[in-house]
Amino acid sequence: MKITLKDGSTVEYPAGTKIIEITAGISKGLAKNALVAKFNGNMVDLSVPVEEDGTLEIFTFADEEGQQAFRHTSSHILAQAVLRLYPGTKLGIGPAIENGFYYDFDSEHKFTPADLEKIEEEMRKIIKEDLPLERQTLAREEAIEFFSDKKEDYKVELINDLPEDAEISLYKQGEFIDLCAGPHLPSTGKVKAIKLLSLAGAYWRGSEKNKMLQRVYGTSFTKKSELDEYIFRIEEAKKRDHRKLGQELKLFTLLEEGPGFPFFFPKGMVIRNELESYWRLIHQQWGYQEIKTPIILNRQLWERSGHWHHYRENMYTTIIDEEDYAIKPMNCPGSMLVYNAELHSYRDFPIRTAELGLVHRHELSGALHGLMRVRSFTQDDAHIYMLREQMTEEIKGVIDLVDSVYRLFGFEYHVELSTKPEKAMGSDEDWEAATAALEQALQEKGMAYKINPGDGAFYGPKIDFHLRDSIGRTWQCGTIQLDFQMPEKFDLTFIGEDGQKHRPVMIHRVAFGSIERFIAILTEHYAGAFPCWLAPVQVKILPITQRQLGYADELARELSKDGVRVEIDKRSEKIGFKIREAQLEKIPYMLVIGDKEEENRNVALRKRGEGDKGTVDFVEFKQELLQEIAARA
RNA sequence: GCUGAUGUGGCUCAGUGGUAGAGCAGCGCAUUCGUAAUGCGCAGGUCGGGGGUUCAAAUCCCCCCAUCAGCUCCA
Repeated sequence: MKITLKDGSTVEYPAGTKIIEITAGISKGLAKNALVAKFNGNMVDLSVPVEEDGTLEIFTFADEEGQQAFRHTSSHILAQAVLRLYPGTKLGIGPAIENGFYYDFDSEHKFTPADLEKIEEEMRKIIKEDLPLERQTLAREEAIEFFSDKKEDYKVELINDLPEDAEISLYKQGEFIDLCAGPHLPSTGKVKAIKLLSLAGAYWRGSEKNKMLQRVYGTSFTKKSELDEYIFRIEEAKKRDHRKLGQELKLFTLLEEGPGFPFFFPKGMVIRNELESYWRLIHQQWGYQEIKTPIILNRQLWERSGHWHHYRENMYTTIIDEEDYAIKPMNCPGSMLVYNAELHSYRDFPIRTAELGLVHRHELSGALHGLMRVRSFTQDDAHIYMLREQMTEEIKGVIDLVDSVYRLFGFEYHVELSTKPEKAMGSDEDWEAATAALEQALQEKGMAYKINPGDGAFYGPKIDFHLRDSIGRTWQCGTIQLDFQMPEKFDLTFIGEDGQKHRPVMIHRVAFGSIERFIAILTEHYAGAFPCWLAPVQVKILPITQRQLGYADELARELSKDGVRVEIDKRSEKIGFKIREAQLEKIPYMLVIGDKEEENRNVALRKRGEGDKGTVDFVEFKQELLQEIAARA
């Protein structure tokens, strides 16, 4: 029997040799670290005997596949511990997730944080028992009978939903048996460091129509040091939380008086305004025209656009002079009214109208999250009206614009293509044409993308840009939506070459997504240490004694004259204290001035992240600073 | 919206049935100081809101609101 390894080499073994034995033949170290394997494309346990020629790949904790199995086995240990401590608990599902695992339980007992410690202790016992995991397969009927006997209703439901031809496998470790496709680690003893992290409710199968189960989250590693490092990273990430930094740096606040409706402080407004002027600059460069449309528009408009029917539960409404009005949840209808306010020629196309539009959407109270999920936010919206032939070019243009924005901030992102949802307007042909245009643009750009079937907007398919933030969460920011429906609904026309009226198509798109969310992401991305061009205060002047106040004023005037945001700490505090405060405020540059500096007309410079830079010439400093700001470096 | 937890001065938190506390911030006075916290003093809270139990409620019970974690949803 011939086995081909990952590096292309082959080894010979008699049929029936177990993978773990083959692994040991390759390297003792690999056998020790091996967790699961892939044989001829199928993920398998190490204990599986090999009966035929094939390719073999061995995974350790360094591999995605190895971590998956490791966490998956961890979740079985969790379930086993819970069943030992709370007999009668029914099991939901217990998969591995990024950075850990969870298991859902249906139990009379309401788990508390204190219980987590007890469960964790039991889990350690199970690990110490080093129980081997054994796989067995059952016929569908047998499996259903088996889990029915154990009153595991959820497992029975899962089995019933498995496809006809699916092999039904069970994994057994000690007294614990669970329905599971696998693969798993050879034994529970492989899991060295484990920690339960949190407790939460979760609907069975993710549907709010179903019963809410109790979900226990945890993580596990091969070494205690890795676990400690992970916990340290979580703590670090918490320090970057934009809600915490937003308060500490006095950027914004959320008050009970307006849940989900953020208030911006002067320092937060500086960041907003800087982002907006950058936005205006690039939109001018990319050939957009800015407009502004009203926040409240009448019911007929929203009926016409379809929002009144398709988006009703998210809209705030009001009554004016006994007529129904809605506060806009999107900017497109307003934009189309602007389009329709005059006649258009095919020569005008593409027409790119942009709007920083304040929209309101009723989000579920439990979904609100700082500036990331709010009920009122400003979209950096744009609507592009064009000919069908211009679609691909325009989409590519938007992709480039969005890319240049994200690159400026050094963000990683990936794109997803969402297709026709169940609740959709328009013909299948239009949807196909629109989806094809988006795909073509992505392919011509050579971009990798994931497809989200059924996740499009009700009026058209879309490309979404997902940013990766500092904690590794992804946030949808930019989106490009292609729309054949709204131009129809609003009877948008243009005069073609033939002198006849024709129907344009339109693109809806955002780059930042929402200014509010983007500020939140930036705050976490930079951990509050904004690049100089965005920093609310760019320079803080720290006089050592009151004698230098005059010189300080002089320097401040010199800087603010050229648009630099500068503050002077005039308090009669010691210099160490002033530096400490400026440091906590994450101010990019501090100018320390004492008698010496005033006498020589220079400054002692302190740079954020670098500390004391010594004495520098003020004029030179100012020039470099202005350059840095202008470059948005 | 659902499940669970939390809510005490601007901020961080102590206080579990018997007179509301601390540190930081603020204000005043003193200090004029060389690279991450100078000292002293003063003010500041109907304990998220409403109702109830009790001689007495921040503390016990009920309802509501908000926040946090997760689910669902999403820019």
